[in-house]
Order: sequence, then structure tokens, then C-alpha cells
Amino acid sequence: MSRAKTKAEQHAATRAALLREARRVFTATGYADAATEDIVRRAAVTRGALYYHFRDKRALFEAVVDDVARGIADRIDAASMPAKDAFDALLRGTHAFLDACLEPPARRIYLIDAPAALGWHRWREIDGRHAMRTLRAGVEAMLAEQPDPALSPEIMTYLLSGALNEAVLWINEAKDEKAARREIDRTLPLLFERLFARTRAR
Amino acid sequence: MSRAKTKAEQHAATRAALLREARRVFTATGYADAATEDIVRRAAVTRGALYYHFRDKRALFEAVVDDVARGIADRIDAASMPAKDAFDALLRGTHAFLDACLEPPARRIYLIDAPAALGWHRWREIDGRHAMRTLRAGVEAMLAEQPDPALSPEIMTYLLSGALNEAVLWINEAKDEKAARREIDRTLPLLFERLFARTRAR
DNA sequence: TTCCATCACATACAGACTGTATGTAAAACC
DNA sequence: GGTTTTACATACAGTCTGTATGTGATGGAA
Repeated sequence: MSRAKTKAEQHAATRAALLREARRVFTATGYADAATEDIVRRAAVTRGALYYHFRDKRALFEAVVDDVARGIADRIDAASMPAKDAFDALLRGTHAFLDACLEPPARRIYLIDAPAALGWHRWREIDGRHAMRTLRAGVEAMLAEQPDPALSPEIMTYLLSGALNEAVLWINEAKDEKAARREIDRTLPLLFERLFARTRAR
Repeated sequence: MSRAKTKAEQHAATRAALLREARRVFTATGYADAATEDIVRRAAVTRGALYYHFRDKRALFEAVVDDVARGIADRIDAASMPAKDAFDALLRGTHAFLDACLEPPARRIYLIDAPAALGWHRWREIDGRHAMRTLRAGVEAMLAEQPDPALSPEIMTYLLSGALNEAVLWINEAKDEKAARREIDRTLPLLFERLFARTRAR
């Protein structure tokens, strides 16, 4: 039926195939050790196609990172939709973030390789449109419900983001991953309560 | 006077020169884009010497990372020595950590490139002997003074480490670095107070 | 003192990989 | 219907890592 593909369709199909296989190879070997030849072979094209669609290997990786980050953010948004208050939304979002980032593509591509390959600044630019945006919204909602002039939403967002990223990697390398995850799940609500507590004097 | 160098001296001198120049080049260009030829030229040897002293480029990088991490830990230890209590020690140590990591070599080599180039697990192994060891000691001292069965020292250490690492990179990329640093300095004691607070009911 | 083994490199080379330059068939357009 | 543009494929040049081999100096043994 779709024997006769239009050019635009072919263009999109090849690009999608490159992104799909690039994600697999980057996940398996990491950015530095990924050979572009491997990617294009799996996508059933040649390196000419890759360099037609992307300026260089880094640009391909950046596109994959953006995709991965968007996927994480989507899962967070979906999970925190049915929340009853800001605290609940933050907790649900956090759990969704951990779930998503514990999967190999997100872990390897988004948490480990992206900051080094793209630079911390560029990585945070991308993340700021996705997962970090949801975290910032959660923090701001908390501070809207319980105003606390001592806490800067921006700083809290970055500190929490750093802590959560590290939590993912710690859970992943733990001897007993399930137990580690439970411990984190138990600890995080406690920390949120304490961090966002109103000053004792009120 | 030292015209006639013994073999052991020569060995140590060349190794030290390689480490010194490698640190410079890795800091300037990052691990991936650093050419071993650049390093050995500055050290006034050839690549043969490099591969005699180190198994490969990664091993050289790992040795540099270990050096950098040791330097950070030394500064933390020195800064937290004259502390009057656990809280004071944690704060002093944290400030020393920020000061040390804000310098380019630590930032680029230790915070950005090391996790990707060595793998998170290996990076944490090294860090666990240095900066993270001091942080863990600080956390454990806090929990010794104010016991809190709800807080696992290991988890608190990893979460705080992640938050502090991110704080460094955030300060570094801020438009006004001095102001960003002041904001972090103002926020951290607040967070420590709240995180390590005994449960309200006592 | 002399001989030999080992050390601490230097040199030469093979292999892999990235990016670029060029060629080309099919589609799109006028 | 002829020409231009697209979406690749192919070929090539340059760079870089790691390895294999050569070599002079040093240190120990006899």
C-alpha cells in the first residue's frame, strides 16, 4: 500500500530510524565508544544519510538526548496530573522521574553521558525544557502553597535535581536495587516535608 | 648538582610531569578531545613514555582524577579541622568543597568528565576515598550528635553529594557568580538545619 | 672491571573512526 | 519535458589510539 513513499515521508522515516538505532547504540556502548557505522547499519542506511540529517555525531546525540528527556518529562506530567495538592504532585512526579531514569537509555544517555558530551550548560538547557521544567513547577507549587522567603525556587530546583539524579545512579548500582528504591521512596517524602517546612516561628 | 639522576628519580619525575600536563590539557579541552600527543609534548617526552607509565589514556585520566579528588579532600579536611561541632564542621567542609570544585580542573575533570569517562561506579569508588569520605564523615557526625533513625547516613551522603555537585556547576554558569555563591552559602546552612532537625515531637 | 639484564623511554606502524567531498537516481517543480 | 533539488551512497583524507619493536643508559653480578 505505502509502496510509493513521498520524499517528506522518506525523510521522516530515515530520521526516525537513525534516532531509534542511535538511542540503542548510545545506550549499549555510551556516546564515546559508539561507532556511527554501527548506527547506520542497523538503520539500513549509510553514513552519508547520517551526515545529511545531522551535522555531526554530537548533533545526533543531542537529538537523542532531547527525545529521551522529553519522554521522561511526559511520564512525570502524566503521573503528577491526578495529584490532590502540591506535595502529592511533587512526590508523584519524583517517583515517575525515578522510574523513567532507572531504565538504561535514560540512565546512560541522559544522566551519565549528556553532561560530558554536550557540556553542562547545553545539557541543562535541554533539561530545562523537559524534566527540570516539571521539577521547577513542582517546587514553585509547593512554595505557592507554603510560602517561604528563605527558599529560592531556582536553587531548590537545581539542588533537588542534583540529589535526584544521584539517587537514580545510587539505586542502580546498589546490591539490592529493590531495597534501595524502597529506602529512597521512604526518605524523599521526609526530606520534602522538612525542606519545605514553614519556619518554626509562626 | 642533580645532573646524574637515578632511575627511580627519573621515573617519578616523568610520571609527575605527565600527570601535571595531563591535568592541564584535560582541563582545557576535556577528556574526549584531549590528544595524548599534546600532553606528552608539553611534558617533553613522547607517547612511548605515556604508554610505559600508564596502560592507556583512560588510566592516565583516572590517575589525574584521583589526584584532583585527593586535593579536594585535603582542602576539606584542613577547613573542617577547627570546627566546634558537627554542624560547623559540615558547613566549613561544604564551603571548602565549593571553593575547590569551582576551580576549573576540579570542575571539568572531577565533576563533568569523570563520571562519563570512568563510569559512575568507578568514579564513586575513587570519590569514596576522598571528597565523599569527608562528606560521609560529616553526615555521620551530625547524626551522632542528633540521632535520627529516619535518616540513613549513606543515602543522605549521596543525596547531599549530588546536590552539592550540582550547586558547583550552577554557581559556575550563573550570570553573577559571586551573587550565586552567596545565595548558596545562605541556603545550605538552612537546609542542613532542616534536614537534620530532630522530629518535632520531643 | 666487564658483562648482562632490565629499565625507561623513542620510533614506527596498523587499525579505527570521524567528517568531507563528490557522485547519483529519483522525485518535485515549472 | 527538462531542470533543479532532494536524499542519500561512495570514496577519501586526516586524526588519533594502542601496540610492536628498537635502543641507549643504568644497575647489579661475577
